[in-house]
Amino acid sequence: MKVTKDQIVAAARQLFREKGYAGASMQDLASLVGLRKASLYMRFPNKEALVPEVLALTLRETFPDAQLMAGPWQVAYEAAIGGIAANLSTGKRCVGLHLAYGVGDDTPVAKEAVREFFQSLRTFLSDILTGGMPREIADTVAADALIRLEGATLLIAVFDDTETMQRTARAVIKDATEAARAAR
Amino acid sequence: MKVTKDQIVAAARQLFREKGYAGASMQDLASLVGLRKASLYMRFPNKEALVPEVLALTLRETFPDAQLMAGPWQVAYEAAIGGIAANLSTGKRCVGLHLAYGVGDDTPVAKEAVREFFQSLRTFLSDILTGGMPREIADTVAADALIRLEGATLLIAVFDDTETMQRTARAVIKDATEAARAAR
DNA sequence: CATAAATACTACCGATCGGTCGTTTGTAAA
DNA sequence: TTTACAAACGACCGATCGGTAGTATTTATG
Repeated sequence: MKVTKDQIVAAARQLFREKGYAGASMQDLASLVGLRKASLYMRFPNKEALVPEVLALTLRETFPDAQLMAGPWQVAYEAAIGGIAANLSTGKRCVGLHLAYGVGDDTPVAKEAVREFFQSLRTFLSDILTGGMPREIADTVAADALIRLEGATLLIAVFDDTETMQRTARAVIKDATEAARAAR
Repeated sequence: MKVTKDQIVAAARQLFREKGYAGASMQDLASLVGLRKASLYMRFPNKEALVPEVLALTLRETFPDAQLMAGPWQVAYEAAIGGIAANLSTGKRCVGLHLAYGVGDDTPVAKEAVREFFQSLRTFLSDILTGGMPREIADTVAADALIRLEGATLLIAVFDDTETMQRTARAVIKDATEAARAAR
């Protein structure tokens, strides 16, 4: 087993990120990992099965240690936002967003995986924020942070503008501290 | 000529919005407008040529009258943001964002059209904001507004959450007024 | 080294992709 | 009614799509 499953999933993520679900072909993936197309079906029953794996890997990488939530919420939140922003900046796009836009009702497994992915992101951020504000406010602050970071990938994709992502990361952190102060 | 060019472009926009550039086929488009695939090539030289037309139509629809910029900038800005938010809410997704993520270097005409589309949106918003703040600040406020509205489409696509879009529209308008007050 | 199980391979399937061909049809001017 | 032109058509092209069948090759185990 020269090529590991994680290598294939990581390559699939790159393709989904750059070309979307429909635009990325199994042949592309095979070439990228140095295998033949048929060999991919040893590890994955079909193309759609790649999506949950890709998103699970991304989630795992984005939050390397959930231990961070032990400390003060401000530190945890700053680390979480920074992690997401860094991930989006290095990848230049968000796989989740590309898949969210790209998968339809004909791929229900993929669609559900996308839901779970963003639901996880939301609740992860919201859980941190509850350390400094009531749940209801935390939910909206988390959602706002998420969509701003995701939206910032647009300017990276179109104008190669990475500055806005950094500014956005700082802005959402500031918003959180202000929301906490207002809720106190 | 029973089917007008604008009808085809509008149908193409719907397909690009829902399925992306790679996911939307000329056969889909033909079926949607009630023509045969070959007939589409009477009006458009190839698939890529649809992209500039789609984005131009969207831009035209988003800002029906540039006359709005004549009045006070707050009114114009609120109308502009409201127009964008309404457009994104009814379409459930942003064609521009889907295309920005979807088109690659193999379709340079489409890629350039996407650039121009978002550049137009940016400068349009920024131009309005210069009525109440210096250009430099207006640019960042406009960019921030744009990415927040675009990012809000994610929650519509994934969770069918239209509430966040409305909240975001109000938030970016408030941000603009505060930026103007701070710059005064 | 022999053997059995993974793993990767070649070759192929029907379907669909973007796009082109020559032909038929609708329509408006003469 | 004839003529002429654009619009729509059916049929087809090579390429690629996701996926499968059967075979060769590697790898771990005895």
